[in-house]
Amino acid sequence: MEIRRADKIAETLEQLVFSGTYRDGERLDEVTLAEQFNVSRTPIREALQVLVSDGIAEKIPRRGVFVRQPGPVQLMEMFEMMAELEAACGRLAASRISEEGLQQLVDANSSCQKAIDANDHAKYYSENEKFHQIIYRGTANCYLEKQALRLQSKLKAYRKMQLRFRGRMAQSMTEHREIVDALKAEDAEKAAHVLRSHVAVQGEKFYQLMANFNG
Amino acid sequence: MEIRRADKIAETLEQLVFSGTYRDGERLDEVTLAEQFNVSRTPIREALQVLVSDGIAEKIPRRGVFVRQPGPVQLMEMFEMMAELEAACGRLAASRISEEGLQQLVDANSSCQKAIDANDHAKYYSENEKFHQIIYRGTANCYLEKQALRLQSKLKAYRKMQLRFRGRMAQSMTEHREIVDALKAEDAEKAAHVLRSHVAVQGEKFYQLMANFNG
DNA sequence: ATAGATATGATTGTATACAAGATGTTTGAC
DNA sequence: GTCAAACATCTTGTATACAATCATATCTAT
Repeated sequence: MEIRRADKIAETLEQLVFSGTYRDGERLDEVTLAEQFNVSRTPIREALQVLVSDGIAEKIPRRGVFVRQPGPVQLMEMFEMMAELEAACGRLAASRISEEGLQQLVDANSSCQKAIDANDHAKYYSENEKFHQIIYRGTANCYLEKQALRLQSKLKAYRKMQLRFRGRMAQSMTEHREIVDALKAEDAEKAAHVLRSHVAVQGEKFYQLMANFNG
Repeated sequence: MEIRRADKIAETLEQLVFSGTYRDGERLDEVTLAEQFNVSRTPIREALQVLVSDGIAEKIPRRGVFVRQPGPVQLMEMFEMMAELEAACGRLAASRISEEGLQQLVDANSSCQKAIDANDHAKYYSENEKFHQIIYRGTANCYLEKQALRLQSKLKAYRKMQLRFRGRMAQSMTEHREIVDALKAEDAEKAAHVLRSHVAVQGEKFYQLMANFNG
């Protein structure tokens, strides 16, 4: 028998929400879930509380917990915050990132380019994430790094969409190189600026997608 | 009988941790707390989970939950992140804040000045908070606003310390006026820059306090 | 005497039972 | 026929009981 069923259930539920199995506004019934997972209500309640604290669901006292997926407006806001967070990371990393970190960035970029050449989208996604995570780490600020990782993770699913735009990946690579150059030159302002627009573009592309859906 | 005992307990426990009743590393025993609050272990466990998700405590499976107050390093990191967050807010608010918002900033500054003249520290603290919160609101980005409010709240207790520095309040007022001027001029870069250093100074002052304690 | 193993006690995790509030339906009055 | 109030039912919140795991102490063997 496994330990900490509640944690595993929370993880599973999060994936179910992200994969769209549970729609926005849907109520997560304790007894139903308990039956589905073959456990009592206790671990289910603990798992639901995790979802609530992660902002994936909302708990209304004496009413239950309801799925709360971000709408278009909230997503745009999150992308904007991500852009500012990344800019801050770039600014701080410019004067703090190690030689080793810079080398890791160059390596990650090479992997990105290889993924593009091989048309391996999955590989590109993961290497692109790694690239940004190296910059977070380069801030030498664990708290900031943690927050950046959290938001990056939340936006993961939506960031994938905008990369389908024609020529976006190639453009993205050019920006990556600019970022590395700015960091190498310890140019904090430029690193912040390039990173901000690099991420802000994702939000704009996403907005275009949403607009096209509706129009 | 009140509803949602667990939530009230969580609130009380948070205050107890902040007030120093529970020291860093201390274990929060479920049965002891249950006796103290005259409830069963169930609401205590829910309350502890809230503390954990708020980063006030840490849960080690099968071991218990332990108080985790931020150390000097983590606090410096949080101040640094706050500085960057405020800078981002200033940048965005510069082009988005309404006339009404600008007027509220001016009013809040007047109240701050009055509090200084009356030597009313408590009043100054609250009006100073209000000043920054107006800027958060001015970003027209609810997500960013929420994050800024969260961090501001977390640093509240520690921010009070540095205002005792000689002349800090007067200097702070000058900076506030600079910030308002930059926002009025819709100068995003300047607003960001002034806000960043305005908050960063708090971190530095705090560091000086810590250093003096140890030396 | 010390190191390792085992047993015992304590503590967390889970299940079940009970209490209290919320929702929805039915019944009655106007 | 409609509105309101009371009742029935369902769901959440809390208490208690049980199971599983971890820490500590004791006992044995080298």
